[in-house]
Amino acid sequence: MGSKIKKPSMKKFNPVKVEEEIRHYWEEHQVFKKSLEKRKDKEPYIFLEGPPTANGMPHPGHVLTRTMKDIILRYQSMKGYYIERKAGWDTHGLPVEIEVEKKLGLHTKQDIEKYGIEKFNRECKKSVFEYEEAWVEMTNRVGFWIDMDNPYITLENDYIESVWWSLKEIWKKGWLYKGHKVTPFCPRCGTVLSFHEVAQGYKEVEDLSIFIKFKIQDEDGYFLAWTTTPWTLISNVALAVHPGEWYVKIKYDGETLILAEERCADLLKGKDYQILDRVKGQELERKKYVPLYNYLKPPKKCWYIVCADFVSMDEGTGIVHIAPAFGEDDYEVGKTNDLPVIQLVNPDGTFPHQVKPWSGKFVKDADPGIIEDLRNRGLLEGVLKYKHQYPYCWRCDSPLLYYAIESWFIKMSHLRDALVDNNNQINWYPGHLKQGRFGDFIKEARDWSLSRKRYWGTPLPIWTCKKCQEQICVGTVEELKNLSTNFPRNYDLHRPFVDTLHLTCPKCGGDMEREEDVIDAWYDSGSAPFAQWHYPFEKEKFQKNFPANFICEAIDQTRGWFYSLLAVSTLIFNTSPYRNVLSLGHILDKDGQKMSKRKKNYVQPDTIFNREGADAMRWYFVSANAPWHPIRFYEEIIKDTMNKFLLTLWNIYSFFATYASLDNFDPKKDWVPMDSWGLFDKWLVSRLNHLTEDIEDKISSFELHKAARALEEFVINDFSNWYIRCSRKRFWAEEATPDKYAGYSTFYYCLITLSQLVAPFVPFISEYIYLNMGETNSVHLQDYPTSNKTHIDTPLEEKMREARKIVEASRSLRAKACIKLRHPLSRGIIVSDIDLADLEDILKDELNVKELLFEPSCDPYMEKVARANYSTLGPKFKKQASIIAEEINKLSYEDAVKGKVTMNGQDFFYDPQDIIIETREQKNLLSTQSGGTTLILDIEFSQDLKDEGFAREIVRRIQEMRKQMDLEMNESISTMISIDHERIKKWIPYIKDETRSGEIICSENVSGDVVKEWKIEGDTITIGISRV
RNA sequence: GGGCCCAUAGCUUAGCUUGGUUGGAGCACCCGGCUGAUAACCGGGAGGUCGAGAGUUCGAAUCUCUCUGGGCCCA
Repeated sequence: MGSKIKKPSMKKFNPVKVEEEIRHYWEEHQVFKKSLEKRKDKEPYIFLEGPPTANGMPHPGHVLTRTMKDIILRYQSMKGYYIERKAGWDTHGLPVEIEVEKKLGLHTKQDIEKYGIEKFNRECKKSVFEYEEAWVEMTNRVGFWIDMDNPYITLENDYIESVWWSLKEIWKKGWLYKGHKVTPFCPRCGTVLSFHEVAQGYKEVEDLSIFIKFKIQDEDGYFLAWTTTPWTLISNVALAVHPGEWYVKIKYDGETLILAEERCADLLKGKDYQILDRVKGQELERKKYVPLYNYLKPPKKCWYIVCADFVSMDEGTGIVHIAPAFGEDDYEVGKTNDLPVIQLVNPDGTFPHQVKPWSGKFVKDADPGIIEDLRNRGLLEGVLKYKHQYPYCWRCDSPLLYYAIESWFIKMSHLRDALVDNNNQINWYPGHLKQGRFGDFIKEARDWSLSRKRYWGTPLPIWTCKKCQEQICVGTVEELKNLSTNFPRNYDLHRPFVDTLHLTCPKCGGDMEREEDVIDAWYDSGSAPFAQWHYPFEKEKFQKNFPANFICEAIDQTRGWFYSLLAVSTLIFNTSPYRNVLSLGHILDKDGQKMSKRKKNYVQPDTIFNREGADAMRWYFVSANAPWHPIRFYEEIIKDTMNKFLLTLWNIYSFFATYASLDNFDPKKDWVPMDSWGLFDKWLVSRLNHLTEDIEDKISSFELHKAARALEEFVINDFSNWYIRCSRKRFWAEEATPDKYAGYSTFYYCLITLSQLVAPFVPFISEYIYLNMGETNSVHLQDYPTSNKTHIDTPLEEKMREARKIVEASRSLRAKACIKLRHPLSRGIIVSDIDLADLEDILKDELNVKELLFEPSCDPYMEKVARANYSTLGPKFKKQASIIAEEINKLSYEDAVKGKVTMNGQDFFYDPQDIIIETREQKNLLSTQSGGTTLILDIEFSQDLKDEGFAREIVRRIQEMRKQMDLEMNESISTMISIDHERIKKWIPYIKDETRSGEIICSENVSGDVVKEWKIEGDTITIGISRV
């Protein structure tokens, strides 16, 4: 059975229609499914989808991520790998809760509990899928092939069970523990805030910072400390110094003070003080001081000097006041030194009754009073205004306080080496992240604060016995069933269900109660490698799909998902869960600013899909910039992309399809074998194979932009602007010449290959072209082309490059001499290091010359001329110099070198240096030189040449009129021209042939379907053409 | 405030690893040409303080430092 090249179904390229047709085709023919089946037994390329949260509309950034993933996956799939593309949804977490709170008008946790956790969580679940449809739609429109019918969903029982299993593994290793975390807390809302929320609320404010004197116990003198939060002094338990820095004891203003030497030099610059002693910070350790306040009897030993590396010499005194309840560093120091946690602040941010002077007062408002008190007691050394960033509640704008709050942790800090080792197995794109931002981060990994005092999340599966305090971590549903007395048939492993179970303590038989927390949603998504397959309850899928070859998300996931994945896999399997990670840049607006709805600089992906199309958007994303660089996005630039690349690609196809379908070219039956192809054909094939090689190289290092640019260069420059331009005439031939069919074969081969090459990048237009080339199977089911080295002919490519340069040079020469390209010249001469004889025909044609000579030297075409040298003639001949110079300039070269001019019978003699000798083309020649090649054009016109040029002017006008009439290419016309028959007599057959004119009548009275008056070379000529 | 990344023509960018003639392209603009594939193409023109400053060097877009602006992450 033969195949047929189909003519384009639309005259103009309509991307939206093309994409609609192709989406329909894919669906109808189940192409995605087939693409999976086809590779089923092949080596896998494991992809892990970073689950998006479906509780908001997709924005351009998501389109970018999906595009990049799709390009890689389509490419690897065409390369022969089997890729299971399981979609995923991230469904837990605070953002979901906040969204629902807004919707229900709930403001505090108390509101939620009043509303009912069950109802609230039901709303959360609903909310998560509210935008699913929009996401599915966007995913389809952008052409991302992913299995959204069988996604993993983090809220499903199976998923949660896998997560629980992994937590129990960690528990069994003893790495899950309860501790304190110093957490930003909004005293007004009565809730802790996530880092994400805190980050939104930083403001630059001016606070008072104070220098305080702590009396050294049993010794004369004071430790001088500095703080920006006087209210925390009430809960002070220690002072910290840097162990390695120098501290000085000084006499200043009649008092003995101890502070860091470096800080002292800075603070007391120009002041009068005396240094009494100098010691390393370490030596001060354990020295006791008298507390400023003692409203509470501390349960442990405190009020002494401790050492800490974080003590900075950039500000303050080098002695830092420590209140473990209110600072993360403070808390860590407290832990290391076994200090008590004194927490003299109520949850609402006021001082408790013990703190008599300020009882009931909001702590920050008490600052002036505390300062005043210290001043009265002579313990204040100074007050400074201090500008710094301080966090405020994004909801209610109250200043946040840091509280030590009970929390469950996973020990990560002792796994730092393992994290680093496992990171070394990963290829990062871009590479700097590996040892840079990410490497730095894991080197100093902190314990993972796992618990959240919230409602919508995977419940922490830890139960505590009310009677004997025994704690158990539940790892399976089965286990839970066995432990509980009231486990129902249907269940949902969320709150409040898990809280209502009655568990019996396996040790003492007492009642057990679940730790109230849910876990960090990052842990959910970090568990995706195994939880998506319900491992270890089902083993096979996971074992076949771990670790992933490839993951890809935006750069903000570096410390997000990229980290949580590595962390969880290091904890559970001690290996890296992915081998290659592509981190993408963000989308910015036209001015390089972040896109946000608030700024209204946000382009809806749908707008583009409905105008320029997904291919244009994809191509822009991939070709504009390296994937890891930020990329600007606005409609005009997508439009440019469409015009430049997609339209050209379309026109290549459209040109071929128009002619090939006219001739009923059948690539199976009419195929001309490659060895019989022409030089041009071989050149294009060579370029194509070079390109194929290049693409593979660039994609392997994720330099997708370079692969795309190489494709663009080939399509626009090589294929369209050169091959087609130079080959047009071959296809105009009416009869079925072998040359024409060689051309068709080349065209067919290259276009088929090209549509395969671009398929991963622009899946719609490539599919459209491929199918219209007579293929019956999707382009996405094909193998990706591989480069055939025997088809690469580098010398030929070099020749062609030179030829193109010559053609460009000739056009430049003609433009300078005002000779139209249409007008033939008698001869061109080429002097070149490269043998271009092979390309004579095309050069003759493009140069539009009757004769083309290849010469070894320019000399026969050049002449020497002598010019007067005014600067030496001037002094010699003074006033007469300019006349003499003029006379010299008139002389031929031969005469000029004789050194004599005669004027009015008088001889004037001059020296050789008085003339400047130059080389130039002989009369009627133009030349230009570049590299090792010189082009010379003979611009002398004979009458014959003029007539031919004129005939071509006529042809050109008739063609334009044909176009105007929208005639089919092979439609015949009859033509009338108001011209003397004699003038074009010789060229009538030519004009007839070129314009498909059955007859040409020369007459004064011109008529026709279209009649038009033209100005040609100063003559007014009327032309009329009619359909026959 | 800290860490990382980025900055080249109005726009999109090459060149930076390894310093070396006058920093290349494309889009848009102006002039001219070509055209029965093209919304295209070709020739010419205009358009650059290579973000700013300092340093290293005979020589810096390229190497170093500081600053400015943008982005991401963290506080």
